[in-house]
Amino acid sequence: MDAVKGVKGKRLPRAVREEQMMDAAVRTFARRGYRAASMDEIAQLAGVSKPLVYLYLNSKDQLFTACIRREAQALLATVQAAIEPGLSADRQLWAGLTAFFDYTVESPDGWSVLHRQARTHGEPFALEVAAMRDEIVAFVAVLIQAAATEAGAARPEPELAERDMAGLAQALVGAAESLAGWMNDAGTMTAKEAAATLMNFAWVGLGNLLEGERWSARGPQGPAVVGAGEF
Amino acid sequence: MDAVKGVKGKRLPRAVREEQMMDAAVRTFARRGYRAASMDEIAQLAGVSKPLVYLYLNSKDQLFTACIRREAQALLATVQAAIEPGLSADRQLWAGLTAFFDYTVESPDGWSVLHRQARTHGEPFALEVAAMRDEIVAFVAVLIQAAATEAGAARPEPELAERDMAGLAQALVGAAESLAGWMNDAGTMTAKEAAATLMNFAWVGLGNLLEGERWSARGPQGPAVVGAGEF
Amino acid sequence: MDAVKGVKGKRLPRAVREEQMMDAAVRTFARRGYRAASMDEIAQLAGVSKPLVYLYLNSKDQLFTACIRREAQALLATVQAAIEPGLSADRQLWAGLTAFFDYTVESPDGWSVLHRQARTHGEPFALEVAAMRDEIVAFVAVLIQAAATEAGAARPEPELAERDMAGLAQALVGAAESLAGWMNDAGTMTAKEAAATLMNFAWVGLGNLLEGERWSARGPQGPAVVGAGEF
Amino acid sequence: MDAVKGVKGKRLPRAVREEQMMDAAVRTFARRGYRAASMDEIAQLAGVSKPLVYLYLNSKDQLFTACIRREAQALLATVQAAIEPGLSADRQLWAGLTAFFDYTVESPDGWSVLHRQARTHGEPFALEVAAMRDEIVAFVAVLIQAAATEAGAARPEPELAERDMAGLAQALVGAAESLAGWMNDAGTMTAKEAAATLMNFAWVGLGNLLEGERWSARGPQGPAVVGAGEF
DNA sequence: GATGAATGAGGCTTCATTCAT
DNA sequence: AATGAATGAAGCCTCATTCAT
Repeated sequence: MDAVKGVKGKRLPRAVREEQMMDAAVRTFARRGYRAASMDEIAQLAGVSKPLVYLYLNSKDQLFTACIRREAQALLATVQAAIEPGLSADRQLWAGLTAFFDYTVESPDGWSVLHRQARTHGEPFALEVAAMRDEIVAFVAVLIQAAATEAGAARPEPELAERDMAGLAQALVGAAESLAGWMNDAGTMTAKEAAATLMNFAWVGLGNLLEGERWSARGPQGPAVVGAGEF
Repeated sequence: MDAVKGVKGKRLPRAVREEQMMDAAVRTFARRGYRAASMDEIAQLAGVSKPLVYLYLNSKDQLFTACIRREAQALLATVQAAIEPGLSADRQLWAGLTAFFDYTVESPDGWSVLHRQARTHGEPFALEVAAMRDEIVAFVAVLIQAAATEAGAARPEPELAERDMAGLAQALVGAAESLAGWMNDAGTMTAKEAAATLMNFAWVGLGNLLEGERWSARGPQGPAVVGAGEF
Repeated sequence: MDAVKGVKGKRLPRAVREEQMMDAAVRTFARRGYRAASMDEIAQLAGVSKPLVYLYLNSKDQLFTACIRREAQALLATVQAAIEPGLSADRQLWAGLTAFFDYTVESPDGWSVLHRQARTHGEPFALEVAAMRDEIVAFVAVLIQAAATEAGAARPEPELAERDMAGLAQALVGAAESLAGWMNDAGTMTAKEAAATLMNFAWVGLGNLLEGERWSARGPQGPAVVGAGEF
Repeated sequence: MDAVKGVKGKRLPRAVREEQMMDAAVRTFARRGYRAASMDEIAQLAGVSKPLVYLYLNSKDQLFTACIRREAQALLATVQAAIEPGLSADRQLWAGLTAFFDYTVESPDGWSVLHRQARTHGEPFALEVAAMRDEIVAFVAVLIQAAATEAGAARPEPELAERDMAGLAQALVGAAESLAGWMNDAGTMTAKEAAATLMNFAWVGLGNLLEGERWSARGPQGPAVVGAGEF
């Protein structure tokens, strides 16, 4: 007869309890929003008493912040793990996008906390998540820069200012966020399909896309034609 | 923190008071979020007593819904007014984007209510704004379709499925939303610059962009090269 | 084209307006209770604006009091009109009971205000209606006294103290009130049947009733046997 | 106006606190009526903070309902405990009436909640208490039925329809309620005197009462003459 | 390590009542 | 004779947070 997880009142190490609480908190914040989520509901969902939540996480604010940090870390880690530095810029982007969409599929509550809740409930939280987002945007900008350099080797007159790079990166990240929401809400696409759609959109551009050009994970010089459903 | 308009205690016709209240509400909801905004604060900002707010707008829920509807209407009207049906698809898109970015600049609180608050505070509100966003997305999809048809006259092998169109439209709208946020928060761009950045991104694609291609408001056969700062 | 009653804003003499307001008030108080009834609802039901209600009836308290007085007066008048002083005590009681049950059938809202609402919402109102009820109880006691005197002529040893008379009268009135409620709520009896049931109960007594005795409007020496349905 | 029991701030087990709250609630509802009673006043009278009342009893509605149920249970239990099934119908009635009047004397607030407040503040509450009252009325009807059977042994022509029984029971219960109110308000009678008055009234009938007949707890064949003050 | 008991503060909503025309 | 505009006061309810064990 061993300790069964979930038995009320069972003494568990602090780390385990904290994890349970954060899980409950992320889920509750995602579904209700920061203000509407009550500490009561979170404690109940975590299977502990309210004072214990306060003992470990101090306050609702700090609990929310902890959730944001944990999920931001998880998202960043997922994306970074997917990228192999040696690859070409577009291949790195492809890998990162796929990882990102995967994260939103596998951790919808975490994604909701980061994308929706943290950004709508006051500066302290918004700044927390903005930092992470900026990190991603900056990385995308670097990728674009890298691609420009790669292209520049062949024909050296790009002239894309810093600010343009930043704008393009913002656009690309926003497109990804929007597609992620659509994909998860409407259920019309898999993560890979979303990534493919976005690569085509971003890399080739609508104008050229309509002319028959396609981006392919196998490289621009490959067999080329790739619909959203093929990779 | 003070009454926006009108001497306290002055009797005004209902329509005027309602407008004042909605203005105050949009501003408060945008800054605090739905839950954190208090009816007290809204009433005070509108320069009236709380009961009057209830007399005219019934409840916090209905007040928020009214705000969403008013702002959604305003955004839609702005965008639709900017589009001239006779133009080519890319010119229509350009016009619509410019109008959209203009709206976000001129009515940042309204945009915050639509983009951030309404989508994070429960189904009834989210659905309200989702309907409007879907309308826009659908219109963008139609534009892409039209562009495909235009292109198809020259080279008849369209091959973009409905779903791909929808996905591209979602991506484009998301990119615009993201750029709007960045533009307003960081103050790095004007509405026109944002629209130009996005047209380049979307129409030409990163890959070709880096090869020196550019989209131009004067049409694809024009002098062509247009940085984000020129039109 | 004459003045049509109910046309909004039509100028009517004060007496008419007051009657409309009191009608609306009685109905609203009966259905909602004193506290739950709102002046708004009453004014709307009366087809006038709230300030007019205040102009004519001063306050919610006074309006309620006015309702109580009007209905108490109506009930008393109805009962008193039914009684012919020359009759024997039991015949007078029969007439009064019939009139009382009729009133509760024809003016259920008035009866509710008197019997339920006025007695449950604080002393000032309760006293108002208690005065009327006491008047009725006292009259019933007089009838019993009269009957005792009639009986005493034959066999002079009644010995019913004042207090006993009063208690019996209270019991009789309470029985009538209870029957009235049952009759109106369950719809199982007409006013006449209720009166007959009560006369049998009160005059003959359960014990003797079960032995076959009956009271009859035609007098105790009549054919005697009268079920609740016959008179 | 002060805490009834317990030092303020003392931690007590839930069951005890709930009892205190219900006591305070019954008292407040009885004196003020459902609507006019404020949760603030109830909490203060119970010597606790308002949130604790909500934590334990959920809402004003549910608190009122709980009060009604508790008092209805108490009344029913008191009456049922007083009745010995083996006795004759009239003796059972006598016992039940005495117990009923005792309850109204000892728990005037409870009686007020049941008889006045619960029946005047909307269906949900009225139905709650109507169920209990109907139970009592039905029991009284059974007693009358039993008495009829007893009487029928001697002279077999019952002839009292179901509906007549029900009407008589309603009348009897109403008479008891009215006497209870008079007894408690005017203070002119004890519970036993009220019960005796009612037994005479109900069992013997006014007509016969005035002829000198009396009901007696010692049985119909006993020395018989019993005034309201003797037993 | 863990919890039952308890509350101060604040938000939504309603209502009787008045003012100015 | 009549009303549209407006509010002070008060009530129900919830919640983050703490205390004592």
